Amino acid sequence: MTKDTVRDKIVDAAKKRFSHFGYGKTTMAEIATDCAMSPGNLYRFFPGKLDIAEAIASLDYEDHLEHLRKIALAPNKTAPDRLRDLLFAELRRTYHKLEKDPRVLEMATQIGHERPQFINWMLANERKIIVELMEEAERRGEMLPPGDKEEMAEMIQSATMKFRYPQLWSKLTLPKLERELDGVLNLMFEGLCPQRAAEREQERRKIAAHAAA
Amino acid sequence: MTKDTVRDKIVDAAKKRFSHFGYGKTTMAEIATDCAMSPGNLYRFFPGKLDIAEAIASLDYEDHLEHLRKIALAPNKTAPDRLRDLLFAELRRTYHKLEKDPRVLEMATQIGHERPQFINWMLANERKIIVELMEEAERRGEMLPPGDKEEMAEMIQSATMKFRYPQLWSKLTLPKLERELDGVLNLMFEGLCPQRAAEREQERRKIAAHAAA
DNA sequence: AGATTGAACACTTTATTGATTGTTCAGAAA
DNA sequence: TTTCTGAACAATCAATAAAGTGTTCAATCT
Repeated sequence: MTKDTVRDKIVDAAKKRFSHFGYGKTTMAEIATDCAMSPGNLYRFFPGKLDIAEAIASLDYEDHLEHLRKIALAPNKTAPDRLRDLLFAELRRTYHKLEKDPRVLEMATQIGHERPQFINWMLANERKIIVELMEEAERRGEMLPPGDKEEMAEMIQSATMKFRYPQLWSKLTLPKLERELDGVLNLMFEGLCPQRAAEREQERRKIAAHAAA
Repeated sequence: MTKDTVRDKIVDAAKKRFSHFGYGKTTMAEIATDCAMSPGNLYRFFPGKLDIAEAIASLDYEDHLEHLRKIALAPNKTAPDRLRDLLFAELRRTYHKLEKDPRVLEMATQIGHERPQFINWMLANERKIIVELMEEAERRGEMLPPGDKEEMAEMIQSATMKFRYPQLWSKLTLPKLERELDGVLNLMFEGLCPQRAAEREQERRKIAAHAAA
């Protein structure tokens, strides 16, 4: 049996235990027994228990990333719509994942606390997708604000922090969070830009006048 | 001695103890002794220990609010500049307050955890100031985006959440936080609005052409 | 009467103990 | 040699007891 398949076996056994009994209540000895090996041998494949959890999270996250990438590059949608869909997808995923299963939340907080670099890695990945989204928009000839795309992605993340791990920061329900995210996105797209707002206002009046006539 | 001056005396004694030994290490008996009264008597003036802490925080916060209001209504500044100053002032104040004194942080987290409504009250106050800022801008004839001002203030708060109690959410240094807040504000003012961005781009080229000639 | 006390109570925090468990590594097995 | 084991170790966790504290209220004082 190759080294990678052993790793997979360990990850698989751990995933079952973690999701059934929780991270804290699962012992290395149990994982080892499930794989028909000694506890010591686990350490030839993983530096420690938390690294197994990280591997599990990583695998799950890769799927999520692929999903996000599809949203970011969706055809027949404008860049703002795609960014909207992207951020909403992230909010909903994390909300539901943490909502329905306290054991997932346990693992998430554990990793987030002891491995902040893992969180950074996830954020960096999502930033890359936002950059790809913008580059795709450029390729399609959509109008884009000038400036460094990487930095712009960083700022978008900053402004939407509250919606990334919602239940760690507030106890708002999903509908309220969605309403707020929508509002923040409107701000970013057109909110505090008086010139643009004035144009919209003019347009609105024109439409109103036309309707009255 | 009137009831209010007794309250003040209690708050004063508690403030000294809290800032010197910390909230947790101060007992009601000690505060009572400092005021030359029995522990039980404290409860004729405050419902509980945490309410004394809240009174202290409240007093300090009123000063802060007044400061913010001055910034929000500063003459000779455009609305965007005033909003910028406002949010930067908030970031710097909380950062420094929590940075220099772990005992303040202890009290803050305590109140934040057991009295979420107090936090909401503070947020509502600051929102009111943002609304006042906008109304003042309108009065001065500045161009403003249409829409409900109260809601707009709420969204501005959402987008700048990360900068409100910085060290509870990240371990970024003040300069990094300032840079990020600046970036987020740019986003809100003109960032993801392609039309506006295009205008700026045109302007930039005009200037460049002029410089080349 | 109203204001104040301080002992009593319930609750939380801290200290201590013992059991559990992540991790290591000298040696056995292949 | 390389792979693996499992007893040993150190660190952590759970349970318990002990001490301390926020809060209450019948009794006391003014």
